[in-house]
Amino acid sequence: MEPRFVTAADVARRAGVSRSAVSRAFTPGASVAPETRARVLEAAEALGYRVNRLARTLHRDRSDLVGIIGANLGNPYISAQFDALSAALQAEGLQTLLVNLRPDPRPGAEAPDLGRAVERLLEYRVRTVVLLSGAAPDELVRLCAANGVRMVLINRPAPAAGALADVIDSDAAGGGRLAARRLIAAGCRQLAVVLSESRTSAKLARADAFCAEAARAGLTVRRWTQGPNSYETGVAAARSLLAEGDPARIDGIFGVTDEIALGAMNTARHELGLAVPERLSVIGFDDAPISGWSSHRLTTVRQSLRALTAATLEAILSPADAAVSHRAIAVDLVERGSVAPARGPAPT
Amino acid sequence: MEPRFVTAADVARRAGVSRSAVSRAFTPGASVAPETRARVLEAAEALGYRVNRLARTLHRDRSDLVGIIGANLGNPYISAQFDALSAALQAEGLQTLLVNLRPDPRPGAEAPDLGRAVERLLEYRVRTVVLLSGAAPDELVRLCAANGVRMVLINRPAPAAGALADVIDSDAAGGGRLAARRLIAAGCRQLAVVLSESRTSAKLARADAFCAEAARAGLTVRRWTQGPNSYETGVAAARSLLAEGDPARIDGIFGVTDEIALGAMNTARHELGLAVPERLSVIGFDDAPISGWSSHRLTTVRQSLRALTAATLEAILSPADAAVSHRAIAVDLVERGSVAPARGPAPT
DNA sequence: CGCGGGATTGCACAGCATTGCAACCACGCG
DNA sequence: CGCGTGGTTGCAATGCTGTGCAATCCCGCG
Repeated sequence: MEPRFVTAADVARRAGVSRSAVSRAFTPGASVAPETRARVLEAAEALGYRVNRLARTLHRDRSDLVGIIGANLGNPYISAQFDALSAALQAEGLQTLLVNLRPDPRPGAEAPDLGRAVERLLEYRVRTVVLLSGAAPDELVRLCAANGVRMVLINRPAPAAGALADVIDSDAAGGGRLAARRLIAAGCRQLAVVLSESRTSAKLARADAFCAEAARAGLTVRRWTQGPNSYETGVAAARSLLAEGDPARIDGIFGVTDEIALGAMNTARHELGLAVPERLSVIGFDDAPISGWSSHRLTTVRQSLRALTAATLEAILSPADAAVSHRAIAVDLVERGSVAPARGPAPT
Repeated sequence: MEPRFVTAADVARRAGVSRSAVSRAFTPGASVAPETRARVLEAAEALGYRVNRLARTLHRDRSDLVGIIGANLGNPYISAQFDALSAALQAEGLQTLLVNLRPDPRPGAEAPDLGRAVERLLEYRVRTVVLLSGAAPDELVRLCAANGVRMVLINRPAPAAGALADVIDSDAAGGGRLAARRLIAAGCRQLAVVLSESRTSAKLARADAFCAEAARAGLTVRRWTQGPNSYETGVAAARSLLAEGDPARIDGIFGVTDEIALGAMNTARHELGLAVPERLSVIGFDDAPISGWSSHRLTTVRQSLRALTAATLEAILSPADAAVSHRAIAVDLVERGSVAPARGPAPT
């Protein structure tokens, strides 16, 4: 005896009404006599019936499913972002369907690619696809559009003009400039920027703006690019950049991500014995929760999680025929203890 | 003109075949002529068709959806656990449907409760419900069972005997003992355990075993219980337990969670100026990735994420009629730098 | 050339819920 | 007492795919 899901027909039988009546009893505003509805609800309760949303979705023009494509969900900032977003969706009555782009560690397994991830989500008829990771080729955006699904890109490269995708970007260039000015004000003269190899333009833009601003002050920046967006990348960068006998004598590091910056800072402090911020200043980007911990006190460029989540939700909830939007999230610098005090006024 | 999802009928029309043929072309092992299948696939490709899994699920006895109920997804250990689990599910062709138990911060909003979360997932006809957070009342387990859905409980209180729920538990009692022995071996005499208010028996069991083992050595343990499972809880505990003039002069703290332990350790070190491990030893539970960072080097009881994920996956994949199982995950102590060196042999 | 048999294919129904439409009920008013 | 009206309710079609069953086709063999 295998228990099956209870169906509306079961409830109808038990309540002595038609299947339609059951359906209406669960549809707010439908025309049902109060006592009929009560009888139906009672039967449903007794049987443990709930509406099958999958079947219901066959009728509705949009499902309640929001597909989220992410990777690196263990990352301190990304996990916080994902947590906030999924909670917000839920509060709106939407459901989170996750595709994790994390590579399968088993030998012989192929890495999940973005194209397949999107197709997967389309198979589930999601109403929106949110991209937290990876860069969407225009072709994928078009694929979604062809199925009436909007894409929401968070800190991702913008797609071709006219593509059906909402873009949400924190001010990467502004943040990069903020970081550069702050390090320069601290008196740093030998700057380095550490970034991961991923193609995401947001991180590139942060680094580029940092370099450009440094150039305006007559400084050149050592650019260290390697590996994924991870703590270990910061560790490796610090080891390589700050190796003993390094002629450059780097005194200011900008990590395009808090996790990278923390890896670099911790390695400098605890492994290489360099005082932060006296000998070396470090600045990050994101303001992940752990950056404020007293073990780190990382000065960083904050992109407000609240604002980011609110903008994302707004994009997801916008009507299907709304024009494509572009939302910018302001950033600001949160001063903690990883950068030397500013000497004199900040450069303009 | 609103683009709709492409259906099998559209493809059939274009390929000049019946709808059944389309269905079969997408069903491995079905009886279709090779060139028919080719024609169908070509038409599908041109139209951007993919099978509607929602409709397909109406037929199949089990869906590909696995519901995960979690909270505190920003937590360093939980996020890593969730990341690993969702990636593993995906590699098996299953899809993750998340319910986030995190309370809605907006005023007037009600906290999402576990019962509603389970009902939500049943509405989507998930094949399994995985509980990463919260304690499942027997009644909920029964509700799932009535709908033919198994529950998988991870480090959650075991339900009533005979309930249709697989249980996966790391050895909380063993871990608690391990922690106590190690602190005692380090010469600590004034012990404290810090735990959150949540009812989850796993954390209680860790604390209880710790206290029992300490009692065997003739020591009593100060028990500090307050707030959620968070960094701030550890901070508050340290401030209160280690306040100046505290007559007990606590010299060993066990945090039932790495995040709690880190909060306590950081506060002792950086805010209260107490040397760890010279003046105070701290030990955690989980072995979250950040615990190994050089800024922390927290000695902790490890529950292997790999083993935990593998056991969870095994439970999810077990056939619907399999007997209920109980899987235990071994724990071990990972020595880092937050506990003073052991003096002499460890107590038995 | 007729027939048996395997491979294909279409029909129709199943699976679950929603909804337009029409039937139906009771009731009040002229 | 007849009829209009508003509220209920059931029928049947719809949305989309999977699949048992029977019809069909083609091929080879006697």
